[in-house]
Amino acid sequence: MGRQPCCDKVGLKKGPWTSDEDKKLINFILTNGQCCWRAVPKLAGLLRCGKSCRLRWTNYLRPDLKRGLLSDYEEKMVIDLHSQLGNRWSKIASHLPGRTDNEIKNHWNTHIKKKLKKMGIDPLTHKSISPVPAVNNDDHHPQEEEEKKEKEVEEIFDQILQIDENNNGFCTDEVPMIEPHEIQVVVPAPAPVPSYSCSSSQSDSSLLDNLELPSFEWLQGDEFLSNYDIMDFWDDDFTSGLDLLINDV
DNA sequence: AAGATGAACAACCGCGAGGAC
DNA sequence: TGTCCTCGCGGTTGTTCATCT
Repeated sequence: MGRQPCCDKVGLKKGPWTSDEDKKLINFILTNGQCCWRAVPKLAGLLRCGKSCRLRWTNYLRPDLKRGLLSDYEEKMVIDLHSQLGNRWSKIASHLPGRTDNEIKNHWNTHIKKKLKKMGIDPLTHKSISPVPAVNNDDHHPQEEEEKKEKEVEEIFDQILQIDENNNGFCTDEVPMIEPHEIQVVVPAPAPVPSYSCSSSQSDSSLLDNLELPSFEWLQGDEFLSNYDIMDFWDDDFTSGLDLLINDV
């Protein structure tokens, strides 16, 4: 027996979401919370598959999403985390509040990859691409070389940030960024809440703990609704639209 | 001004993991 | 224990917009 499709595709809409569809989805989730995604489209009156709804919500409609390009700090975090975790975008994203795995993945593919290549770094291995001079086997000290390379890469990361600061090359300042003090991460009551922090493997979590990265948590149900008005990640147009929507609810 | 090209990002697809039965 | 279902992840594609010729 083959795998069943995630949804019955007959009659389902694909492609870009309309504002009306967005409203329906937001309306439903604000009212009912995040439940079984498969049932969401039916209950919300959407001609989409549940998967599409989940993606739209997590990647675009979530109230705590940041907008705009990644800041220098975020970019460096992505590079650092990628060097440790590889293409595990969701894990990387879990340490960048307000950023989605999709957003980070896109940013990596369109910005960071190019930037690293330009700097002579292999984006896959985070090692220098520049040809390594022939080494006499007798004098070969792999560990030292490894450390040396890591140091080089670290220096190059700093150079990248320097370039950005000098506005010479790729610039993340062209779009107004949300400053750290503007970010409101609502911390729920002490009750245990599912956390987005990394928990996949021992090595991963201990490694990330060492980085002392901020973790990020979601509100649930009523807590989520009651805190909606203090989240200021959305732009004015969208939040004003949302106000109308909430009033409707 | 119009078409070509490339960049950026939203959305889709297929697969695997994990839980329920 | 095996099967089915749901969810989430990562890779890929499609669409839109900006820039260039």
